[in-house]
Amino acid sequence: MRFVSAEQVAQLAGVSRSAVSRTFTEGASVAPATREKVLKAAEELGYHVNDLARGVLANQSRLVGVVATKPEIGFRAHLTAALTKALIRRGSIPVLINTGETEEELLAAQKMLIGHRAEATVILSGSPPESFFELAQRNGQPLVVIGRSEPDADRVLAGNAEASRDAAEVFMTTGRRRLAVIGSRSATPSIAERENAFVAAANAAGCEVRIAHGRDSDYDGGLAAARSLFAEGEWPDAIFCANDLLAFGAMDVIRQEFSLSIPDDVALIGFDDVPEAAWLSYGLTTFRQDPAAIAARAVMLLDRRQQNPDEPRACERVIPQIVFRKSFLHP
Amino acid sequence: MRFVSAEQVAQLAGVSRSAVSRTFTEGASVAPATREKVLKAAEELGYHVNDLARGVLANQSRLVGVVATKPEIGFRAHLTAALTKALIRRGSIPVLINTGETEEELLAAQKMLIGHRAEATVILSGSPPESFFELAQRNGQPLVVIGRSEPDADRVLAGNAEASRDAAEVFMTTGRRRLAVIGSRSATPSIAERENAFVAAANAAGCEVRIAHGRDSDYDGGLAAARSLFAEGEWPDAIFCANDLLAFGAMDVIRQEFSLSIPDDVALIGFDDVPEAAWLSYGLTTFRQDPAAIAARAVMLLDRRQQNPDEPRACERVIPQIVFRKSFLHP
DNA sequence: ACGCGATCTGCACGGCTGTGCAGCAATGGG
DNA sequence: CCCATTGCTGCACAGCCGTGCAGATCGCGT
Repeated sequence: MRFVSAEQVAQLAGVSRSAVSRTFTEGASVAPATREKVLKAAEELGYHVNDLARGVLANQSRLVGVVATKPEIGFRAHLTAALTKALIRRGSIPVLINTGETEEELLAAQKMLIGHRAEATVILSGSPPESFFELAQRNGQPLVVIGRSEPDADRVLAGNAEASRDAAEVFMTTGRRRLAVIGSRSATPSIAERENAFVAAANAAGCEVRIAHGRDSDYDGGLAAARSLFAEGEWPDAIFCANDLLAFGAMDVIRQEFSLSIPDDVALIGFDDVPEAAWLSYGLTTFRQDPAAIAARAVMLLDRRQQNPDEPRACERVIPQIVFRKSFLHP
Repeated sequence: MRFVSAEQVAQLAGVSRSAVSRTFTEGASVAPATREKVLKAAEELGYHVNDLARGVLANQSRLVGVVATKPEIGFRAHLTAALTKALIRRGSIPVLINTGETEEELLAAQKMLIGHRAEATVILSGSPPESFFELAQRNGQPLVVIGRSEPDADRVLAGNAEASRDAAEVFMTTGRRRLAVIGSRSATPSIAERENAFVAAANAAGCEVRIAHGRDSDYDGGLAAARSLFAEGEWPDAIFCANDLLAFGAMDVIRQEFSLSIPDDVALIGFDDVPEAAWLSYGLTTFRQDPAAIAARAVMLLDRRQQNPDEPRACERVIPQIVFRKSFLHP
């Protein structure tokens, strides 16, 4: 037999199986002496409670799904790491659903989570189909969504609009008028929101904004978008990039392919403050998002939801702070 | 009742619970008509097999632990992502144990895995204490270790020594004689192996190697190591960096703080080929490791171990290929 | 029409745990 | 010294599933 059962521990300790069970159940009533005997026997045999059987009874396990596409890229990597760490610290078991592009894989993974009676699911990114939310709803799976406004779930949102407005404003106060924004064609809601808010704020102040899109919101996307911006028309003197990776691509094109100077010819502001933003080659001014803070909020929502399942949906906001570096000096 | 049980499905379909069970059990014998009825009823009620109960019987779940420290950094991020994706595709449930520095957290997480009857554990990095291996052994948990030579577990190893020898050789064939290597004081076995093999190969060819260490094997470590190399003594004309992040830090110091030219004054070779190595600002010559290939080997070892639990420990090798870029041109 | 084989179905059991309930010992107070 | 109360313990049951085994059904050949 590979695993030790409570029965065997009970036998060795000379008590009933119930006593063993109670020893390992929080808040159960066991005499200290009995508890001691049980713990000793358990230690000797290498016993661990069978969480599966425990879960069958409680109809719940401690699994928490973490759904993300491309969890190795940019800010998402840091968010994923922070979240899994926070979950482990909470005593949960983070299951990383690294969903490829296909919808079936995601659905299959979701079924596994439900089959294992996962406690909740946190969605970091990607655009799950409607059926995903429906299935979760139907099985009473609490959902926490980060970075998009899903009314049927608890959510953690960054102040994308506010920050993007600030970016437009700070560009204009320093006399930059030839504005541009870089986003992507496969934009997540966050990326799109940043782009739109920046354009809206600039327009409201009577300033046109050129718009360029990469295919994805990554370095290659930044390369392509910057090339299209500088290939024709009047060069912008200030660019807001919807995330840092796009900014890195843009900076490399601006400096290496068009031999322009940053920030003299062109100023840039990014978003996220991934560690690379502080690298000497970049020195990117950007809006800092703290992954640990976001993860903490998500876990807090989880806790709250578990305590009061019928409370109305909550929404936590985290406000990004601008960090000035060489790509756009403090005014 | 939040969850639907097989009993309810059986009732709706007008069959026994056994029939339901058999419908969802691979290889069980059910009449097509019955199966159809069951599937229809299950669909209507939104039934999913309770994997917990199933696991109790089989004494095994489909959880696979993935242990990593700092899974958001560098190559490890890509490896983690590739591994989780491969595991999901296999039908397993990847549990990301993002262990902080503390040993207790790791042990607690391991106990949870054992409590949930996880199928196996894959160790990506970090140096688990001896008790970790002991506990796994004792509970019959198959272990797959990536990137270190643990004799008590199946393992996937990169050809660190061979590649590092190649690096030394290719430097010397192009006439570079003032060699240096950058590693770190908190080196993983892989990092240390690369450093040692490089030094050994150069020494064997009668060439001295200056050695510099950062605190960690990351960008900041590269900065510090390069500063110490160039602050005094004769400047090296070729540096082998134990991973790409170290190389990026070194390149930035060399160019920005010492105004030297790469590769004219100093050539660099890195290790891993993370995407940043191809960025225009770096263009780092490096040894390519394919995270998907490594993940595939790990999963293969898992499969094999599950089929023949008593087979001797296996070791898979993946050979890194050098990719030439601007930091050291093809000879 | 009948017998036989094959296929499927239902029953009952086993796997491991948490917990209500009743009983037991111990303890303290009168 | 006796009784009430308290605090533990053990029994038995519930929770959901997979599967061996015996019985039922069905098809088919003669």
